Amino acid sequence: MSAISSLVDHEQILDSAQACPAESASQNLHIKALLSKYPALTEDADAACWNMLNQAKLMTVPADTVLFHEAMECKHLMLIVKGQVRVYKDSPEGREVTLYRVEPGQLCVHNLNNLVNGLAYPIMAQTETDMQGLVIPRPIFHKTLEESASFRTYVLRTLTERLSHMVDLVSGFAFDRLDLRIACWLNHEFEKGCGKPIKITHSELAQELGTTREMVSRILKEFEHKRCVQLARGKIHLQCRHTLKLVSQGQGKK
Amino acid sequence: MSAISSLVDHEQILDSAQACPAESASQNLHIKALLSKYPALTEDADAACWNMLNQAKLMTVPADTVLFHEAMECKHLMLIVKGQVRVYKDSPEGREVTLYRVEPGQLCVHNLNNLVNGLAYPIMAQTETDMQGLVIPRPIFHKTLEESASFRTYVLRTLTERLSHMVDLVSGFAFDRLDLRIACWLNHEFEKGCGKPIKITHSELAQELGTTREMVSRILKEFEHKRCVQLARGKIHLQCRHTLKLVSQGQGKK
DNA sequence: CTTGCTATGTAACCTAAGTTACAGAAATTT
DNA sequence: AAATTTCTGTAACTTAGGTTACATAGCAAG
Repeated sequence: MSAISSLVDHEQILDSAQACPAESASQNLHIKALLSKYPALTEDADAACWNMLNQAKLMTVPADTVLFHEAMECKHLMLIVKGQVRVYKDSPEGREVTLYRVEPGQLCVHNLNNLVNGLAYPIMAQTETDMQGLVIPRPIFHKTLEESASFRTYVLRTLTERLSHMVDLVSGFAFDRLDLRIACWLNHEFEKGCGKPIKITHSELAQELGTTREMVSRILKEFEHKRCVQLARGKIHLQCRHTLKLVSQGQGKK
Repeated sequence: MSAISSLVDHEQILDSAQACPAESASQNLHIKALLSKYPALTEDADAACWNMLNQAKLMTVPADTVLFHEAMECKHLMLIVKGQVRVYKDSPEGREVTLYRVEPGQLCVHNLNNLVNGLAYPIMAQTETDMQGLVIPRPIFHKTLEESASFRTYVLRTLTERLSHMVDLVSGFAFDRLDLRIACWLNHEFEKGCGKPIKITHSELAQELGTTREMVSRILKEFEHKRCVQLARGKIHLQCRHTLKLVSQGQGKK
């Protein structure tokens, strides 16, 4: 079991949040700074959208907090300003798969699902780092959806993008061998971090991809033998980008 | 390979469609009849939504027509009136998984993705039966999204529902054994058809679930031995609902 | 009735993935 | 420094799923 602190009640979080009351237009600058990672949202934002953002409350959540879980209803939409949230599904046998990560510039679409359809969905979300987010109460969310074209576009885009991402996940599970999936994941991470070593343990990577620690250890060792990566405790170093790419494309199958 | 007729160009389809020009308010009745399976769309439809529906063209597509495919852009939204469309993903090795089916009352969310984000997504869609649909050109779709609250709600709902469905798919692949997935699928189909025999071949069922014909044959035979079902050429008969349910819940594992 | 096509059955085999069960290394705490 | 916890490595084994390779059955057209 990974380190999980206590489940936090949303209301409590809100009460203890550093409230930013809705105020003048100069407020926009402050909010805009917070949302610097949300160009898709703020760049063409109309008045209704700014109105919503100005009513949002900034809140801080420590790392490893469970934000919502199986069958929990959410009362707010959250725009993440700093930090990241992992959204995952767990199995009765104690395994996990990461569905996606919510980072600054994105919103949790299952949170959305909840707000739009009113039904809770058995899925988990947990902060991986200390997190700051802007909390938008449900009624304001709905009102803004009515009034703001720019917010609507943003929401629709996000939803459809996640959907495409989900299809990729499905097709990975259905068609790709585990070593390919791991190689792709590594590739992607190294790309994102410009080749910086990835900080992750084997069992975390297993939870990421819905498999077991032993499988990950085994396959990573293979990769090390092929000289794509170099392993260290809690870290994976990139050795040869090219070889890794080949492996992730199914070349050099064995 | 299943029977696939030729790929049809959308423009051509439209030209040969039985056009229903936008007209008076009496037209509403006609459209409403066509959309009887879309209560979520028509019940609370506002004027802007009706306006869109009245501009839609009714079109007919024969069975086994490829509606869109890898990297094809779509220029219209389609509301299905009669028949069904299978949306699936295929692998380089020639396997397939069904992602979902679009039936009357629903719309193809990948079609949506395309319309909203403007980018094509590598996915396939094909009519399984003769189909009738209302075609809404892209500009009208966007305009209505702006103007009609009821249409927006409908679109958002559909999207988030599909998303939940995708999570179920992922979690099935990640955690459930093939026999469970088959049992669940059968269960669901029998439920839908009130116990009527399911018309499907083993290799179609394999394409449904992203596996191979031999696996399906093997597992269905097991089920027959357990007396949940009875097999016939191209058909699966329900024998004991209770036993099937047990199997689909992972009871009677072996 | 024969030919041919499609669907199913099945055995033998192979391979990917998961499991069990440790051992030992690296970090962290006491 | 010793003790403890957290990671990693790995071998042996099991099982699920996929593959190959046929055999046979049902159906349909000529």
